Formats: sequence, structure tokens, C-alpha cells
Amino acid sequence: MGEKRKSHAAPRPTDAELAILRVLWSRGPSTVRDVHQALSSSQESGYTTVLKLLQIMTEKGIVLRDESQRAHIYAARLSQQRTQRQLLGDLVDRAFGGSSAKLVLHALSDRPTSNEELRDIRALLDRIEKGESQ
Amino acid sequence: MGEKRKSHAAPRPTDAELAILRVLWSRGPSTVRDVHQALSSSQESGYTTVLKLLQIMTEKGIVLRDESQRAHIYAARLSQQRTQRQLLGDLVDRAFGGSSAKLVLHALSDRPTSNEELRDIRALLDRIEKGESQ
DNA sequence: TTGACTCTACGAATACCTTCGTAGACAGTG
DNA sequence: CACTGTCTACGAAGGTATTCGTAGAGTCAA
Repeated sequence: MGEKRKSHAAPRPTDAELAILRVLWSRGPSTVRDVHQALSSSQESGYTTVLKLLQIMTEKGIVLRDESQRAHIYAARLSQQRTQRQLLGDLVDRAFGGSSAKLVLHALSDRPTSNEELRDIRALLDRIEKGESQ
Repeated sequence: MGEKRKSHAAPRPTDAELAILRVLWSRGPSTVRDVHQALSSSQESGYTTVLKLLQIMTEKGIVLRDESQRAHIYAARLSQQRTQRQLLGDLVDRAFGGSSAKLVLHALSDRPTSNEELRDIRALLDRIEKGESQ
């Protein structure tokens, strides 16, 4: 059974999955108990709920599982950056008609942004205009 | 847990809903048939599917319905900009830890951005640094 | 009026997400 | 060994999203 997914086309993580991913990204490889405790500070969820989620995420290929010990250890398969990129691309396509710039204008005009962050953005703009590096 | 939805706290639109919203935003108030036809160029979906979606969206308060004619006319309740802002805020919180700047850096480094768009972004950066108002 | 057409309403099927209870395996302690 | 606590696996319940079929009412023309 199973085999619904194409090879490795990691599907968009759901909300609950993203909450878990954020824990894994910040803590590194963790057990179910680790994740559950880290999560319990921000939201309430049963231990087996977290376990089930991690099992499902393993099936989907969102996380990797090390079963060498009794308490399995889970790790995010894709980096936070990679996942964010994917989510951003989705959003751009679904709601912003494919224009990153529109999205950026929204993001900047919306929330307070520190001077340091603004500097980083300018630096990136410079790089883009100069070289089209990347 | 109580109260899923406040009276008018428009929930995050789903994928199918967003596809319809994009039609309404670009065409303005439209009938089911209008939306269905506009949609059929990019994806296949039955007429009654679109109808059902629009009925649900009406219940949710995502669209407004003018029933004065036999063919009801639907319009998006929130502007495209407003909705985009909401979706962006959600994404920032869920995947970017609340930092708009990180999101911007991703967006810019990811997709090609035109010179004109880059100019707009710089202009906005200027406004932000000068005034810190807006 | 009748027939063809268009519209809305509604319900059902399916799939997915999220939650949690229960069961059984395993480990350490007295 | 028996007890207690921790772990995984599994299934089921309840909710939401998406799809579409069918029914019934309105409209128009001949």
C-alpha cells in the first residue's frame, strides 16, 4: 500500500507539520519526546499526536527517521531555507500571480523591519542589479 | 477549544478558493458561468463544482453574492491586496518565524525580478528608512 | 403549453488532516 | 519474576476540502 506520491516531490507541509518542522530545524534531530516538549510551550497536543504526525511525515518523506535506538530520532529532510523557498514559490503562484516583487512590496510595507535587515535587502538588490549572479 | 470562527474573521482561503478569487479580482463581479469559463482555461472543473465552491465561500464570507438576478453575481469581499497581506502574514508566522526580511531575501534571491520592480522596492526601502511611519 | 436550456440548491462520495485511545514491546528496578 | 514507565504501531473518530450528480425551478421561443 502506499505509493501515492511521486518519487520525491515533497508535498507542501501542512500547518501541524510545519510546527514540527520548526522544532526540528531549531533543535536538530530529535526524539518524539523532544518535539512534544518543545511544542508544548506554544501549543497543547498529546504525545501520540506528535508521534503520529512524525510517522506520517516519515511516510511522506518530509522527515528522516533513525531507528537504531529504541527512541527513534527524527530529522527534517529539507533545510528550512529550502522549504521556505518552496512555500514562498507556492504562495507567489497562488496569490501573487508569479510576481516576487509584488510579494516583497507587501512584506516590507506590512511589518516592521529592522535597519539591519533593510541593509541586507539593499545589498541583495545591488547584487541582483549588478550581476544577476545566482 | 471553542469558537472556530469569529463573526467576520475571514479564514485563510483554500487553494480552490484562491483560484476563484483570482478570477473575481481580475474580472470583477461575475456569475458562476463567468468564473467557470475563466477557470477552464487553466484547469478543468465542473460547473457545479465552481457553483458549490462559490456557495461555500459565500457562507464563509469570502465572497459577496448579489441575488437580485436569476444568475447570481459574486464578488470578492476583500481586495486582492488585503488577502495577499493576510496570506503573507500567515506564511511569515508559520515558516519564517515572524521575520519579513528573511522572507523578502528569499523572494528576491529566488525568482527573476525586473528592473522596474527593483526600483519600486528601493523606493519603498527609502520610505521606510526615512519615515518609519507607514 | 411544451421543450430545450440555464440556473440554484443539496446531498453524497472521496480524500486528507488532526486528534487521541489502546495495545503490545522493551527496559530498568526491587 | 512482577511492576512501572516509555516507546512504537495502529485504528478510528471528527472535521474540512473538493468533486460531481441529480432535482427542481425560472426563462424563452415556437
